[in-house]
Amino acid sequence: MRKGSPTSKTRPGRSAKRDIEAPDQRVVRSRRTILDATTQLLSERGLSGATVDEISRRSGVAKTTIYRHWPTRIDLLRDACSKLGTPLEAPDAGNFEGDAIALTSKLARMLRSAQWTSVLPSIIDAAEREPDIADMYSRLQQGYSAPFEAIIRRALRKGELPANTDAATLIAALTGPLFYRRWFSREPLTDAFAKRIVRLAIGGAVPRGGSNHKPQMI
Amino acid sequence: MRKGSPTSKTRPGRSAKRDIEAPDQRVVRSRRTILDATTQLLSERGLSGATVDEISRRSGVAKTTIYRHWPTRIDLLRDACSKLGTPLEAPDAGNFEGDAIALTSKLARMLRSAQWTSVLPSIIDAAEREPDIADMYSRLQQGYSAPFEAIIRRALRKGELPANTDAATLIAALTGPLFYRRWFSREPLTDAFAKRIVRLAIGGAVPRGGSNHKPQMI
DNA sequence: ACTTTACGCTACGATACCGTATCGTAGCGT
DNA sequence: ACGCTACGATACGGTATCGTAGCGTAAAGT
Repeated sequence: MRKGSPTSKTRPGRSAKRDIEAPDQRVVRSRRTILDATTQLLSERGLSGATVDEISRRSGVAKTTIYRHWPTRIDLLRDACSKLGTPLEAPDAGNFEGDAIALTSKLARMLRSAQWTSVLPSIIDAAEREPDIADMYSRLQQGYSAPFEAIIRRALRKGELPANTDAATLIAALTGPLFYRRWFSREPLTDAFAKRIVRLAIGGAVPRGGSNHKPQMI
Repeated sequence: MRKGSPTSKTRPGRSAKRDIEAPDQRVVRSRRTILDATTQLLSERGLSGATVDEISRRSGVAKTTIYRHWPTRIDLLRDACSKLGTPLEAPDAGNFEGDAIALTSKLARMLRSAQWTSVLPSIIDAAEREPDIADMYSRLQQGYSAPFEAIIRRALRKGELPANTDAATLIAALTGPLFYRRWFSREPLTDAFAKRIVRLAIGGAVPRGGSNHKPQMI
């Protein structure tokens, strides 16, 4: 009952430093295949739908092999989730509005067409109750808010934004409506919408002098 | 195997119109108890955690009785979810900014302290894949965006907003950041934050004349 | 009082899923 | 060529959950 158990307790790829320099091809292939099938299944059915048996079926990798690589289903899912998506790069359009439009458009495109985003509600639901999922998610989220922080910091340096601007609030104003649109209001998430949001957050919809003035186009 | 099955096929409260005028007290008590336990459990554990056995345990109502009232677990959950929360009322502060601040503050308070809101990610996750859950949710969502539509329409009538304002976009700009803050960035959702969002959406953070001007306080 | 209706309880059958045991086989390094 | 390591297949044990059957009992309605 200890470590000598033949099946699951001897984990592959854990013998010498050779495993790092010239890893066993069988191991890397198994891990990659399993992780690919897992992320695909996650996208289709969410966390609760990502079953070890189903992952085994799709990947063609035996269930026992899966458990040789990850001690538990949750560990596999955490691992797969932490590798989700590709980070956004901070654009440089020359001014803040251009940067913001470019970045929110990219985010909008990602939210509406990258399949993996459909697992997010499931993760967020789990994060509501399980702290380690919350940790994993916050690192993920960090990655997607970082470029926004970057363009805001640059705009602050250049004086394009008031010095007392709260970055977190501005990020929420820029990106929040996109997430909202995708999942809460479930309306079409177009580039035009993203642009309108940026204009609203930056410029405002109301003429500066108050009411009853000629409205400015947005 | 037909309708004559003694247990679950004879649904309580379905005999005469007497059931509507003077309903059997046992029936109303059971339904209420079950629904209460269900919503409480939903808040704590989400859709997948709301188990019929656990609902039975908490409510003290026998599992068979539950199935006498709802043909299936999903029907019970849909029913409970569709009754979630209490609608927001549209305020009347005299001007749009006041209305918007009052309403977003109310929404922020709800999102951070009403227990039932913690079931939303779970619902949204299910809505991603199951159309009937999506329908149920959209009716729910409708209820919470309606007062925003009301104050926007009023502001449009009074000329406080440009005539070409897109209500859906403005609603997204006002409420999206709150939802975002609650679930996606997981930062504190204060009234002050709500107020800053309203100021951003309405007034804008950037001085009208462009960059390098004296920033206006927000 | 008598009937109808609703409820409680226990016990099931049927799945689905997790994680492990066991044994045989194939690939990899040396 | 030989041993070590990883993989595949099958079969389990254990648990959770859905939904139903079959009873007896209590509370309404008349």
